[in-house]
Amino acid sequence: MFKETKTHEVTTDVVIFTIKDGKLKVLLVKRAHEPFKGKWAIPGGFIRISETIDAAALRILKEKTNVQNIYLEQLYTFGDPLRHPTARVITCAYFALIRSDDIVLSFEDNSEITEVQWHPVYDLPPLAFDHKEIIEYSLKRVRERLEFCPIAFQLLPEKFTLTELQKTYELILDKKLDKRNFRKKFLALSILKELDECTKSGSKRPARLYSFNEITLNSKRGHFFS
Amino acid sequence: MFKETKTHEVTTDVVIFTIKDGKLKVLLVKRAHEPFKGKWAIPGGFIRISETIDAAALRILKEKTNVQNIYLEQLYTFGDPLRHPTARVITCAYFALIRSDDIVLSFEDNSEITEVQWHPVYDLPPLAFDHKEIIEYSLKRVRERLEFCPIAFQLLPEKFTLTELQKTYELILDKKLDKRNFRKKFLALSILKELDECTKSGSKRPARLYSFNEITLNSKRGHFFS
DNA sequence: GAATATATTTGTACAAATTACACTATTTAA
DNA sequence: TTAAATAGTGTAATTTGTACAAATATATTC
Repeated sequence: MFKETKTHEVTTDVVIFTIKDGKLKVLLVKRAHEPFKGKWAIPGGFIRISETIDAAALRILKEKTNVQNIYLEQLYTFGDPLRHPTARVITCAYFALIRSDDIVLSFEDNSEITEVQWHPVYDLPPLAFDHKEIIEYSLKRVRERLEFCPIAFQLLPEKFTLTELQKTYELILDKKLDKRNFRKKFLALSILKELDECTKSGSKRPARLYSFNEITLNSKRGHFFS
Repeated sequence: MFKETKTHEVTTDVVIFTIKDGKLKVLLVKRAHEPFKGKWAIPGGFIRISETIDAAALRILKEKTNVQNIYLEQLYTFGDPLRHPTARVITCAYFALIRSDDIVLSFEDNSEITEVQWHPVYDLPPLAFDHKEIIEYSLKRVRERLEFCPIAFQLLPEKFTLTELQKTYELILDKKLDKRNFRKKFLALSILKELDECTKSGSKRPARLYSFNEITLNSKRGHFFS
């Protein structure tokens, strides 16, 4: 298909998850050029020649969201020669979990992109390349992680209620959980720090606020939720 | 470090596990050239321009072992610019599990390699590049897989005893398991087919032979062993 | 062929984790 | 003060995991 003298291009694409408006969403960019001009895609870009792959993924993330210090994990490397219509592009995909509050989406005026937007992960527009497959694979991985690691905290504000925490799990797992069992299990893990504060009159009865206790986490193993 | 005009090279390296002489081993090749001339390394090679990454990994595997149709899974992509002393080489690592009986190790006389050999994974020689890290990461992944998937069967002959199955788990997890609990758990999973045969006079009491029942597997979920 | 050595096979009691399930408490708004 | 909405709580049944010891079948040896 390609001449053997042609070289691979290597990119990284980052599936960025957040919870916004009560929905699990991913960040998509609208492509300014062919191929797939006008189609939505996961943000991505070429890996620079002296840059680690992790650094490239972080750079992509920062360009679009201005956030750093967030949960970022290498997902899988997609390299079907047919995934790009005109070149051999191998992409090392990552996923990230971020809090979307106080984030201003942006893109440099490099005319690669005409729009940046959050899209509900369960209701995606048609996507460029194999990006639908990459998002589906990410979601699967996030669910796997959720069972073992407290990554849900990456999506929540510093102080949160148990109901908010449960909602986060329900959105990612896409199923209802039992309130009493959820609370019992989390409190038994003792990775939550009960604060002296409550939500100020959101509506109805105020809820206790908790924060994530990183200290006890390291000694914890085993399942979170399935 | 590198000029931006320089291009990435993309390889795949395959960590091939087997059980041999009662030990968990990995396949290593001795490098014929610099860098790391004379050092042991994981078998690997460049991904061809019109080849999927999976196909490249399979090709590497077949070149060295002549086996096909085995368990092969993408592990992780290692891309530190410093991992190769003279070039920017991104490698997409895989791991494979194979039965080592009736396998003849081989290498084409391309003078890239001077030897191919199985090495105990818990007693490795000094390795080229970041290959030690890659093997450690593989082992971690195999252990994770072992908890959920019946991949141990990939290392066993078609017919095996429960003791052999347990030994396989113990070698990979590097710890002793309780015999009665191991059997109870596996038999409860009903992914084993009890055969009418026994081991013919290995020594002492003959053991019942079992085979792996693929049919019931698909309906199974959850933990295997931890 | 009897005794011995070696590996196979089997069950039970206890602890821990998971699941199912319904009512009371506190606040705001009418 | 009443109604509506969300927060918060406990127990019993089931399942799963863990710890642990004796009997059985064959080969070898005396």
